[in-house]
Amino acid sequence: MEISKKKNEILISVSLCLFCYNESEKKVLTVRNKSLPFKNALVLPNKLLKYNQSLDEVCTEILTENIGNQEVYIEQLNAFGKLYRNPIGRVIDISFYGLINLEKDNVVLNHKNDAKFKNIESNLELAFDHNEMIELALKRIKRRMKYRPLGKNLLPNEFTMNELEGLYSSFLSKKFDTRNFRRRIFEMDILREVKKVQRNSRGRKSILYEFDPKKYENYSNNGF
Amino acid sequence: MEISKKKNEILISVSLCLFCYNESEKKVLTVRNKSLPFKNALVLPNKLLKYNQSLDEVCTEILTENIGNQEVYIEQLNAFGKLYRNPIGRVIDISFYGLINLEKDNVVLNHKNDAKFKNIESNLELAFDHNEMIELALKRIKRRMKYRPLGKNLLPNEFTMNELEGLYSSFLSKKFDTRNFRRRIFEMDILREVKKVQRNSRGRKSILYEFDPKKYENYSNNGF
DNA sequence: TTACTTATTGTAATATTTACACTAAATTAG
DNA sequence: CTAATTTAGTGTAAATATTACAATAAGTAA
Repeated sequence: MEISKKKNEILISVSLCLFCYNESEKKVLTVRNKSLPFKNALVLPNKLLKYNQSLDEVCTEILTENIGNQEVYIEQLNAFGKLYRNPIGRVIDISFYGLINLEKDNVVLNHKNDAKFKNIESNLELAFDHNEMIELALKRIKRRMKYRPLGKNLLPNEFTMNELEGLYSSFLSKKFDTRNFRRRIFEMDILREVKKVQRNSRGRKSILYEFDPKKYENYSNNGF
Repeated sequence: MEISKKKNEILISVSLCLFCYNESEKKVLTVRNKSLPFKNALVLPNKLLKYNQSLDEVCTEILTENIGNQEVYIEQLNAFGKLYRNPIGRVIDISFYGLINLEKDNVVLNHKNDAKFKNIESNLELAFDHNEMIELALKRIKRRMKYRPLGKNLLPNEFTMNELEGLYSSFLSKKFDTRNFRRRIFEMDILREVKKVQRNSRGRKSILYEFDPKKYENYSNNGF
């Protein structure tokens, strides 16, 4: 991020909290910051907004640049505008969050930016106010999950009920009763059995499900 | 709002959806736009952000300028950044919403700006994307009401149960069953009887309540 | 004192949420 | 090949929350 030398020009940056759920852990995309301030610090991927660019377009750029795919579910999070959040100039950040699945979405991490998905629990320390952003994004997701379905963007196309439960459990930081969880999901009627079964190294085979796109969409737009 | 002549400078404006609840109606503060574009059109109060100004500070300015009081409950709403939302220059708007009570908060409307609270239902037509802002703000408030208490900012310090029900009814666009409504409110235990009774021209006297500040605060921060 | 207005109150039916533990189906080690 | 182990899958009863519903209390005005 290059801070303009024009005096008294407020700049706008866009930052992205991109989450995935992988190996039963929730992770967020971080990159190595390439310019001042906080050069080389760990940060959320971000870019300055250009004059002729919409907010969505910057998001697309950020995505393309860091994971090689721009077709990602994102939502606006918040504007962060504290006076000295960027110590060498006035930069208002408009943050977004996104949800992604590493395989389904063909993620190719940009090694030049040191782009990596990092476990969120593991005392992640980011520069700027980027920790705040993650915290707020997780809160939002948590709240959203209570009245809209979640999973389509984070899980592979086909998944087991246990995987879905694990995802909910992880993002809501709460253990579910398996039977009650399944009942609730089934009652929504958003899953279709893919009929095939899968094995998980050993133990009983599990049923693979996929989301019914129309029903999922409907709940996603209108809530439960 | 003066659009800078410096080419390619993105400007930031802050707009405020300030709501009140008066005469059993929800209303929003509008002003007459003083500069291009949309000169003289009806708009939400708004200002350009200055280099050394925090977002909160612009909000304070907007409030002071239009209602003569800055001590108002506000929340950030959204960043509106469509390319041509302002036809004569690139302006990103960071919008806020606020809730106020006309008497309690000593509102003095600035006549120079033609500041007025207008009924929301009455086909209000605002310039820019300001109608969108109001719509989004009302949606947010509606959602928030479901897990946080509402009323302290909109009602006078002392109010009847009917007034509280009317407020909820108005903002949630839904009639309540009086008995169920009262039960739910009492179960939260956020009201204190002010003991005094009031008359409403005729009919039985009603009990005046006030919010228990600590309990209200607690629910307001942590939800039900 | 009667007619009218407004505020207040309780109970039963229904729906939702929670708590709780065993059986089924597969693998692996002896 | 059989017993032990692992993982997936399933039902019911109790508790709680939500909804539906109408009469009484307390005041005013004629």
